[in-house]
Amino acid sequence: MGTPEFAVPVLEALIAEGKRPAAIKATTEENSKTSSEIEDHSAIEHSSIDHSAPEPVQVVAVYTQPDKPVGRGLQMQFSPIKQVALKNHVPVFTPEKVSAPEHLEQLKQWNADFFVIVAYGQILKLPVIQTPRYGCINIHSSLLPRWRGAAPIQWAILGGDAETGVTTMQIVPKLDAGDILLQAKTKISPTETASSLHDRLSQMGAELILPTLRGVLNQTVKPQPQEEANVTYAQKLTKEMEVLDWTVSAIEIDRKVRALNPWPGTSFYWGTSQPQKIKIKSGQFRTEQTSKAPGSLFESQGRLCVACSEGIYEIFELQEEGKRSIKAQDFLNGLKGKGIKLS
RNA sequence: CGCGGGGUGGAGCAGCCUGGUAGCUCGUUGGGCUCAUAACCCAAAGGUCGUCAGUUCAAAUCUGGCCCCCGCAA
Repeated sequence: MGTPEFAVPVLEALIAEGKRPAAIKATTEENSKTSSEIEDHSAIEHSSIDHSAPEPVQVVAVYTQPDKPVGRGLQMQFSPIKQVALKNHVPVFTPEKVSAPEHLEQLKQWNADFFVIVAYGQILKLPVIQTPRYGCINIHSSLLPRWRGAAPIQWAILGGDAETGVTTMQIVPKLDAGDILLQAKTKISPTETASSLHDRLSQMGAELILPTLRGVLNQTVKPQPQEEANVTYAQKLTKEMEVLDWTVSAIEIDRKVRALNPWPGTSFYWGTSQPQKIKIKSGQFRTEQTSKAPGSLFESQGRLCVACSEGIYEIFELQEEGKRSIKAQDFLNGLKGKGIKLS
């Protein structure tokens, strides 16, 4: 996913844990994905196994995607994970392909107990997966086996799921197919957006990582194979999905607006001579019916509405290209000012 | 030097090309109508037209610099 921000809470949680006074010889390495892959090297020497107190955790290194030009002006920018790592003085590595043979030796040198991978943006090959003593742990933002793949948060909303969550699992060569370690659930509210859900799941993932690592070490967490029969895939989102097709129900439109927020967003073209793209920032579906053709923009009691094949969709906030986001009421005022009437 | 749109009373916009009275839809305030109202009618207040400089008899409008906001793209 393009949101390395997702991995930040996890890295911060691991680093914070490492600062607790207890520890001594541990090393954790974190490795992030475009962000983060975290290798947790909580060094347990065999002798210390019996200590009931949590083993120290130390992040020994962070791997993240190479710096890329971003934003207006295409300025080079560090990934969020790299910024956090630098701030905490953790060594950062940004290989183009971490699975390339030349990096393997270095990965082994960390002598890590775990590699923790969170939305790294690179697929790990077997030799890398086998490097850490206790394996590679991944945090996936859905309740596996549902929504394996690149955009699980968005697809949970698109699919109309009542709940979703985060899953920690062991990494295997096949994408998101490893054994499940721990899961945490959360409900998806009717007004949930991918943005709000992303932030919540990110936090939940951070809370789940330490119990997972300790559980594996203590063998109190047993890996559970995924039920293949229930597997679904969350296809990567594309910007082509942004343009709305109004010949579906208002409920589906509503899900799409919430799921594709903030990226790629949802929009439609409107205007007589020169149609311009209008992005819908928020709205809500209404069950009332209308005889207007799907896609018709109209005003009803001061509300900005669009007819769908079933029901109507009311727009609360929208944004025209090159302009800032405005409320539907302001948009209507502007139209009246220009003498434009909506049928 | 990646491409592009924009900054006009409190909000959203028009006006700019073809310089010459500050406009529209709302909001606000006061009054009227009404059993009543977010509805309707009347009236009023409120703007250094982002900023600095230039051209001009005259600049929101033309020219150049700067600041800020946003879309694309990543």
